[in-house]
Amino acid sequence: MRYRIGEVARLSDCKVETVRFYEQMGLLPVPARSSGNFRLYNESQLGQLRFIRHCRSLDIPLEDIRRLLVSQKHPEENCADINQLIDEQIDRVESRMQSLQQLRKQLVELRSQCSGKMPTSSCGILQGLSDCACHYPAER
Amino acid sequence: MRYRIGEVARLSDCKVETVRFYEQMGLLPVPARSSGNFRLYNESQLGQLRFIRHCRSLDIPLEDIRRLLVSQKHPEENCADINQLIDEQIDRVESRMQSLQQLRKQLVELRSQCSGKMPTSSCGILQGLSDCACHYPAER
DNA sequence: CTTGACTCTATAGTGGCTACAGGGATTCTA
DNA sequence: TAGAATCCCTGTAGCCACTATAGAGTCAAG
Repeated sequence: MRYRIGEVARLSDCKVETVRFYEQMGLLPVPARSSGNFRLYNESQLGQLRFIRHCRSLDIPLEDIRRLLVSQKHPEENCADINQLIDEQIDRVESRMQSLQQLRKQLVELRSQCSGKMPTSSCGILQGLSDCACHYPAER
Repeated sequence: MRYRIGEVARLSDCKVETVRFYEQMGLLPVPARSSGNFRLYNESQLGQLRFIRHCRSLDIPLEDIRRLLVSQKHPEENCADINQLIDEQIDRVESRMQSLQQLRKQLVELRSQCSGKMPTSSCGILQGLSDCACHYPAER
């Protein structure tokens, strides 16, 4: 069974352009071509594309996906690297969560400075944003 | 008092290239020039740059910052738009927090599938990533 | 007079796609 | 069998907010 690009895109929940992009990035093998020069994919290539999409849904960067694909091709090797890669991804996600937490706090604090019914000249939000005291505490 | 670009960059905690970039984006007024063609900034321009950096530290997009700068130039107008802009930013941050929460859960679940001491052929993580069951529940 | 720190412009790269433009292939309908 | 609709092709440029580089010029200190 062979699929054309639109079909693999649909079956792996991404756009046609994205499939071509992955090929260009070397994440997908160069596919066979039909007589009319259309890309033709088999089950294994569809599987690989789905693997990539699954990784991307976990926000794993393309470089890391590349490493995972290499690991997959070496079944006898130890999988410690894979575990480490996922641990690092979890760390990245947690650290982003922390910054967002902090960010939210600052934004809510800023928001509380104004009721929204002022002329901009006395808007607490604009004043808060102009004030460098909270952003650069060392400066005054 | 006039500052050269390196100084305003230092005083507003960003890189020299970033200052030039903001100028190019029209977020900073075109500065005066010295006889040797160096950019020269005054206090007010430094203030505006700090305002921008403060907004960026809250992850407010440049387009929104542009709107805030315009509002600042119209002190008599009502500040409802500014409040709405911040509310939208809070919404964006909260929705990103939620996706990260979800992401973390999935990654931790995936991580639990392997001890890290297997050959890659039986690594639970690789198997989990190859499995489309969790990512495309509708498909089987 | 040279060194070194600073600045200038212009251009390209980052990540992960997305969106054209301008054509060819295939398939469906009349 | 003609024409239309839908797919597909390559190549290039755009998105965001910078960052980095090349190759040159400016300026103050020693």
